[in-house]
Amino acid sequence: MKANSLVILDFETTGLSPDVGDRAIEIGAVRLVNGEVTERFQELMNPGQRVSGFIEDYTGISNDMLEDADSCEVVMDRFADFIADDNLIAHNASFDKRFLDAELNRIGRNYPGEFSCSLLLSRRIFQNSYNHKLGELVRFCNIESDGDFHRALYDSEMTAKVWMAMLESMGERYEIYDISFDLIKKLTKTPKNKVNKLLSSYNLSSEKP
DNA sequence: TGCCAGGCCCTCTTTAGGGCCTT
Repeated sequence: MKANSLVILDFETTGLSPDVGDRAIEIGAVRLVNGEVTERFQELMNPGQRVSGFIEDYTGISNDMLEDADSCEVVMDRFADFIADDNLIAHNASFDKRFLDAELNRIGRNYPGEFSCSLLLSRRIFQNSYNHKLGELVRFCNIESDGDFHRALYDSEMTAKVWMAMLESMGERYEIYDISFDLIKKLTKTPKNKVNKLLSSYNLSSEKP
């Protein structure tokens, strides 16, 4: 696993759950290495079923656009190669993890990395945000945006920017500049009212640059 | 045909219910 290399991903899908037959229709992702985007991945995929009018409106992805796209199996095989052995991040990761696992399971592929969730982290680091939807966090962080949400690459790019803003905020507030994936995992399992104590104690026990 | 999830998190909690997030 490469040091400080993360894949931040986002799925557009036919619905909310692969358990009831929903499939992926688009995957977008960026690779962050030491805080910089070094690679991007975006592909539509044909789910083998028509998508609802709601999803066409919600994502802007039409049935016509999916007609000539490669199948989920073909696209997800390429995406598994892209992920390699990096750790993974998504906004509300439990959603994207379910689809990633379901689609990769169909083609007998897997990934060795671990997931972390920008939604769970934002609830702890940006406790003053009005809510923790991706769009609201982008506004909260004063991140430049053209508002084209609900497309996979765009949302993964925005999630990456919010992610970096959270790390910067932790650095500024607690003087923690070497934030490991393990610390993030621990943070996202810490009750909100104990985050300050955890980060303060971590700061005292860690070496500063 | 009709219907559709699930993990997190708070609280008027833990023998539960409902809002938040994701499409």
